[in-house]
Amino acid sequence: MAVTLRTVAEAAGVSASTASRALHGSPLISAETRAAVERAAQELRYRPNRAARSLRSKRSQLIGLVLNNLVNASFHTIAEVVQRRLADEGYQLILSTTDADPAREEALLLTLADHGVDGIVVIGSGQSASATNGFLEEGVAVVNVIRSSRDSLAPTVLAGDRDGAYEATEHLLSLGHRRVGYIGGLLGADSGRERFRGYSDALRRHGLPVDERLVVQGPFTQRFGAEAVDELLDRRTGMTALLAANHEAVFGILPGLVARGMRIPDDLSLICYEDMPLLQMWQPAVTVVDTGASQLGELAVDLLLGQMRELRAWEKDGRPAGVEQLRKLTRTYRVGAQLVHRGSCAAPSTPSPSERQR
Amino acid sequence: MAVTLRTVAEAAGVSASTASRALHGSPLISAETRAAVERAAQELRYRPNRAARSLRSKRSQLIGLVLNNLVNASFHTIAEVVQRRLADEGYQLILSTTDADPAREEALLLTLADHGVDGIVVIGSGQSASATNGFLEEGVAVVNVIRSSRDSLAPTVLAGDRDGAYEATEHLLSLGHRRVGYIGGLLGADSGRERFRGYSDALRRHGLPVDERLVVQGPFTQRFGAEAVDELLDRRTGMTALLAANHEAVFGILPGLVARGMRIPDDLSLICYEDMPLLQMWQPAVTVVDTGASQLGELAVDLLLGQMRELRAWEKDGRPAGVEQLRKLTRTYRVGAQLVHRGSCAAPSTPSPSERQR
DNA sequence: CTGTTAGCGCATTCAC
DNA sequence: GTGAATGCGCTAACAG
Repeated sequence: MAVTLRTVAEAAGVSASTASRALHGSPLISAETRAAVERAAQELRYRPNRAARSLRSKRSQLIGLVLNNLVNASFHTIAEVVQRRLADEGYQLILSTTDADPAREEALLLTLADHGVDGIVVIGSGQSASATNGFLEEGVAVVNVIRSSRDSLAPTVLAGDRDGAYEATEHLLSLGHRRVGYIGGLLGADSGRERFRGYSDALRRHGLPVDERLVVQGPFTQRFGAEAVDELLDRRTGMTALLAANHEAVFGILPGLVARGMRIPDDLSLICYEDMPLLQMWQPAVTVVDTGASQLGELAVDLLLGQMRELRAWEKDGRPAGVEQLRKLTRTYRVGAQLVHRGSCAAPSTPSPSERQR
Repeated sequence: MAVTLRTVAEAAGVSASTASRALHGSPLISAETRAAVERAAQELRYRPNRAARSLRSKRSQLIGLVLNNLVNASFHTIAEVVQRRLADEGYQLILSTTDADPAREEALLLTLADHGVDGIVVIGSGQSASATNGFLEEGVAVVNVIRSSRDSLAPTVLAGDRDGAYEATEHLLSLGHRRVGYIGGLLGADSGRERFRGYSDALRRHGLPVDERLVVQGPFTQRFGAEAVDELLDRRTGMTALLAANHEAVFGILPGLVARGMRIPDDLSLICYEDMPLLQMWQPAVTVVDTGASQLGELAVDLLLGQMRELRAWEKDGRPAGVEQLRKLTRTYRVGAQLVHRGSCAAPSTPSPSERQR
């Protein structure tokens, strides 16, 4: 704390501004002065005070990351990737969780603004477009991830949910299954809606109707998963395959299936959404739709860094960052889902006579 | 950004200093002025600039959390708990990962200092005592978690590793097992050392020697776990129970056991360290030593907040925060481990004749 | 190329 | 009780 820019400047026998310029690699500095200043800084172990710099230059080297929680594998994977990449670029990450509560999200965004973050990555409710657009207008970079936001001007990185579910369903159908069950999230969530669409599209493509008796949708909880399995099995629909498109529910679905004595893949073929160690190690290992959490995080960071450069350039040009200008940023990116084949899928066994009558 | 304390002051018809005092609940302010200022602040949606406040008052409302990664369940659980608790107290969390690299840890601590954090929670290498002690001397609160640090003056929150391993081993012995295998971390790590000690102590207590053929220690990786299982099984030691005390290795141990056709608990009783969904859902569900990640996080936050109050008080008194003063903080806390009984332990089956001959 | 001058927004002396 | 003055540490005009 004791050694400030001034200390360094005095040690090097120059003024504070010269020292500042030298340390920032300004071109209008003689080689000798620069060397002298750098040496002084080194010797004194000078560390610039970020608060002061932030106050003066409106640049905090802080990036906010807003997400629901860290339990979900996709979320903590993204958090880790984003953190690492940003640290390499000299930014620190302020991480905060919202529990998917829009009110907390809103409050959080304000707090992040208070701290003068240079950018934010939001895995949000999709309801804070006005808040995040406010950031952009203030020159703060914004990237939405996983959940889109209707009126947001910021770029959005989404998973390939429709295609992933389509491909998974298609795979099951191509194995010969005709009664494919679906356990998913509520249609209020992007992922819930898109994955269900992928499922429906694939069925339709094969000339099959969407049988609502084969479909259960509910909240992102383990409990729902357990209930959904019972529900589906109790309905006696002749289901021979299941697409578990609700990640949290998987924790209820897997034990539910075991409890009901379902053998995988003999009695039921299974594909789960979002990969995690549990699914790799399950017996048999579960075929999954990998949504590419790491890639989502990487792309989000790339977009954020690019946007920060862009915003800085605009600012320099003195151009007003009006809405028309900001619209140039508005774009949706997709990280394609990947079907990872493991051991939980097989051709359906010959239906029993009673089933054949359907 | 436009509305500053000055704006509020003018709107309320007072000076900036009065506004500042009013907003901070200073006692020397008339009720009317306070009301007027508060109303103005409300109406103008005034948000204090943290950078300015930090620069002036040496208080950033930022707390640093340093840990290896977010993949490990204990780590991301702690991160989530710490984040939530601190957010409730008005602090934001700067999260950063080190990959257990002491050099990165060192650099990180400096960067956190640059940002003027009010406190740090370190799940570290134990090698940065001088750095963290430096924080304390500057009035920045420090709490070590999970890993102790020889010369650190800061309080440390540790898991009950010796006792947890002791209890687990004791449980296996009390079931009648005499050949209890052990797969653990390297002795360089606190947890590796302590858990092994618990294992040894329990054996000794039962008058059994530590048979090094039953013990494998290695790095915290999935790969090591897989190799360790093969190693142990190839040695044909007559092992009837196994304590898997290396969390990361569990991801290799479980599939390894399946691959070798070991039936749990018939052929082998198993206890794993650090609970996670995978172990709850494994077939059979695995008995574990729960290290209490949430509780570790909670306690760390409690200690951090308490320490911050204390440091502030000392500062006010103008007492020098010398080493003798700081030593009052130095104390080790333990969060007791919890043995969670599930279905992976049973009495050993009657040994085969060949085994009996040993 | 370099030094001088001015704040960024806030909290805290010191006066009254 | 309140206002005026000061400076936290730094960067960015503005002059030379």
